[in-house]
Formats: sequence, C-alpha cells, structure tokens
Amino acid sequence: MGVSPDPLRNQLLAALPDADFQRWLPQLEAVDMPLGQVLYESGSTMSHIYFPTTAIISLLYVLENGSSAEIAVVGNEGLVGVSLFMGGESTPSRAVVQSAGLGFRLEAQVIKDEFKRAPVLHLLLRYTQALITQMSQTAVCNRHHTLDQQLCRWLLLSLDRLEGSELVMTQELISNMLGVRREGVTEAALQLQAAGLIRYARGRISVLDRPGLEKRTCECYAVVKKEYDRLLPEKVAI
Amino acid sequence: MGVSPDPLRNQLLAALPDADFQRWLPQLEAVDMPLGQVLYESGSTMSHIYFPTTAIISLLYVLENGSSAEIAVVGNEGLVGVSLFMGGESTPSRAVVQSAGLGFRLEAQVIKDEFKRAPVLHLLLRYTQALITQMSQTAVCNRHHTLDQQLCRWLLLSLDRLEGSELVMTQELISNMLGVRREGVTEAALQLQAAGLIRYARGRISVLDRPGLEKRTCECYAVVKKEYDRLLPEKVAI
DNA sequence: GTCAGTTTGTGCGATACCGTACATACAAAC
DNA sequence: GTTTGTATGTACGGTATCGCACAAACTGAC
Repeated sequence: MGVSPDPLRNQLLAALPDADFQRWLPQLEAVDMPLGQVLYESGSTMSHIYFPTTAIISLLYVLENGSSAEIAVVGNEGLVGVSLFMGGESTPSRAVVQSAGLGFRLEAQVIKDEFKRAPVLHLLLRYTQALITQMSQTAVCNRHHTLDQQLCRWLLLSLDRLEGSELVMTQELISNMLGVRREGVTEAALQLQAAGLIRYARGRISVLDRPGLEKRTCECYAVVKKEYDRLLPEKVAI
Repeated sequence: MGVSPDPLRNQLLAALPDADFQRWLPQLEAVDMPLGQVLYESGSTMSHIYFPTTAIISLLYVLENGSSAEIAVVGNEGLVGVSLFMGGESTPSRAVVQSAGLGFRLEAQVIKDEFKRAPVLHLLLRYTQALITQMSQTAVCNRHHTLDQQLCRWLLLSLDRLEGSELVMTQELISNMLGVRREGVTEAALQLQAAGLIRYARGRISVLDRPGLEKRTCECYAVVKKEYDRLLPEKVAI
C-alpha cells in the first residue's frame, strides 16, 4: 500500500489536545493489520487499545452455534477497545480486521493511567459498558432468534428489574418493545402458557416457572445478565 | 405500592463511594414515574439523569415509519441518560416508563460539573456514544429492514472508512458481518449490480453510484453518519 | 493445460413472520 | 344490564429469508 504510518490519520488521536497527544506519542506503536487478524477474542483481556488509520475493524459477535453478526464497524474515526477505559477490561465480542491496513496501539496500562486522574467516573463507565452489552446482544438476538425465545428473554430481563413475579404489560406493548406484531406475541404467549411457564390475562402476566423460561430462552439473556453481574457486582441488600 | 423513596434502592447510587453519595444527596429529587411517561424524546436535550428504584424504563428506538424496537431496558441496576455524561447531550432514542414506579433524578448541570474534574476523557466518551448509536441502529435495522437495504448500509459504512471506492471483501464475509446466508448476499448484490450501483468479482467490489446506494438504503445509515459527525466534528484534513 | 480451491450463481421446499381482517372476551361506566 | 372500550384469539394469503444441494465461473499452482 505504501502509506506512511501517521498517527494523525486517526481522527481521535488528531482531535486530542496537543499536550495529551505529545504525552501519548512516545507510547504509540505503529502496527500492521492484515486481513482477518483478530485484535481480541470475545471475553479475553485486552492488552492494547487500537487506533486504526487505514484499516477497518469489525466488532463481531459470535453466537454459540457459530453464526455471527457484526455489532459495529470501526475505522480511522474511532478506536478498538472501548471496554479498557470503560473499566470492564473485556467484552463478549470479537474484533477482526475486515480490511487490511495500518494503525497504532497503546498499551492497556497507559490508557488506564490516563483514567486514574478521573475519580468517581469508573462506576458510571462500567455501567455504560453493561448497557452496551445489552444493546449488542439485542442486535444479535433480533437477527438470529425466534420470537418465542425473545419473549422469554424479555420477560426474564424485566423480571430481574422487578420485585415479585408479576408484570403489568399488555401484549400490544410487548410487541412494541420487541419490534414485532401484536399477534405474534399472542401466539408466543399462548405457547408459554400452554407449557405452564406463565399465566396471563388483560395486561397482567404471572411467571409460574422461571427456570422453565430460562431453559427456553436463547443464550442472550444469560450473557447480558452475567455481564451486568460482572461489571456491577456491588449489589445492595434492599 | 406504598414503597418509600429510598435512593439506595438504586444500585448505582448505592455503590457510590460515601463521599460522593453525600455530595449528590441534597441534589437528588424523588420522582414518580407513571406508566407511559416519556423521560426524554429522541434527539431532545435532557434536563435530568434518572436513577430508577422501582420503575422500569425502556430505551425505545422509533423508526421513521413509526415502527419501533426496544434497544435496552433500565431498572434499579442502572440509570437513564448516559449521553449526558458521555458528552453528547442527547441520543436518537426515546425513554419510556415501561413499568410504573419511583426513582430519583439529578439535574444535568450537576452531573456535568462532576465530570469537569476529568480532563481528556470527554473525547473518548463522545466517541463511545457514537459507537453506541451504531449498535442501537444495527439492532433496529436487523429487525426491520430488508437484506437489500442492509447491504447498502453496510457498503456505505465501510466506504466511509476507506479511501477510494473499492472494497476487498467476499460475499461470504459480508454474510458473516450481516448475520445472513451467503446466498442472500449474492442475490442482493446481483440486484445492486443490475441497478448499476456496484460492480464486483471474486472479492473486489467497486461502488459506481454512491448516491444511488444512499437512496436505496434505509434511514439507519444516515442516522449513524449524522451522529458520528455531530459527536466527533473535529475532522482532520488528511 | 490441468487440477484444486475459491467465489459466485441457481433452484426449491420449508418456515417464521407479516399484514389484514375479524371474532371473542373481559372490564369499567352509565 | 347495556354499552363502550380494551385486550386477546384466530384465520389466511403473502413474502423474506432459511437450509441445503449443486452448478458454474474464475484463479492460482503445478
């Protein structure tokens, strides 16, 4: 390609205040990114944060059965490894070079030291990452899982945020949440009721068999729940 | 309900270091959240950041044609208004009370003052928000748009991150990115080629008519692009 | 030039979900 | 008790995508 490795071609680096950029510059390592290279694997601890200049990176979510979906694309407008400064260290997605090119990277410790200057923030950032996980998972779930499974997932996620085992929610509203037809929710709900997992009437849904729901839903629920627990472990006894 | 409004029932507030919590406490306002209440509209500037205790909030993305999809759910484990401290002020989604209950809120200015203590960060946080937007949009797009439209969106997003108008990418790989069958990509690509928008062969795709692609894709591309431009305007002349 | 491997194209039945229309059932108001 | 509105159930043709199987076209290596 013959492109000279210039850190300023990454827009984030270029937009840094000069003092910060000068501080980072000695630590920035130019790297070649061949097609297909994996910058980090799902769940692994990241060693670096990457600033692509001419390369393109895909944030890819790989399901258990091997099918996958891209969550986002990162080029010279951004960086790969958000979770490093979010405080979560890792994410359940994989970063793969989608288009070969160049970039720069910074050691994890360097970026962490930068964030030492900020006090409280970490808690909020960690939460943000959990939220991001939920979004990613939703995107994947939309693509790959049945309405049945998604309804289970949705019921469980809601249940986790409520006391008791009843939720007040019409099928019409649920259909808006899931982005499907109301009739589709009716059918799925009928099946869950027939299976003895829930009972409902006119906007009141009682969950009878929570483990049953967990068994019936897709992996997405567990992934999100686990990630929330991991990132925000300091639960409070209410 | 008869639940007493206790800020500590929100897990984020409860997990705050005591000094920080005490500093925030006088500013925390208890609020009632009736079913259906809209905490913020898509694109509007937020006046507060919300910490639900017994309420559940849906982050809802509403498409232009009115159909909608939930991007995420927020309960007492989190907060509503991430973009306030991300630096973006607003997001393209809507926050609606999905289950009535209580919560607390903090004025936007208060949370912003908290973040004044952090120096460089804002740039990174703003980028993160752009990334989040892309994720949300992907989730919605997966749910509501045709493969044809999604392929256009994907080509455009990739093109924005490359120089020139050619991308090196087999249909097999694209199908992994989009989470669809390879054959589906073949069919969609054939149509785009027949329409004179692209030309391709064995892993090389040339975009012939970019405006044509933009016309053919769904709204998702423009939303994401606009949000990136808004959050990260400081472009660099390369 | 042949062979092996990769990339793209085609065909076809299965299926999950859509759009629409309408029926039923229950609840609250009068 | 009747009425009105809301919530849920049912039915049916249409369609986008799937899963699978296989053909065709091109590339690079030998």
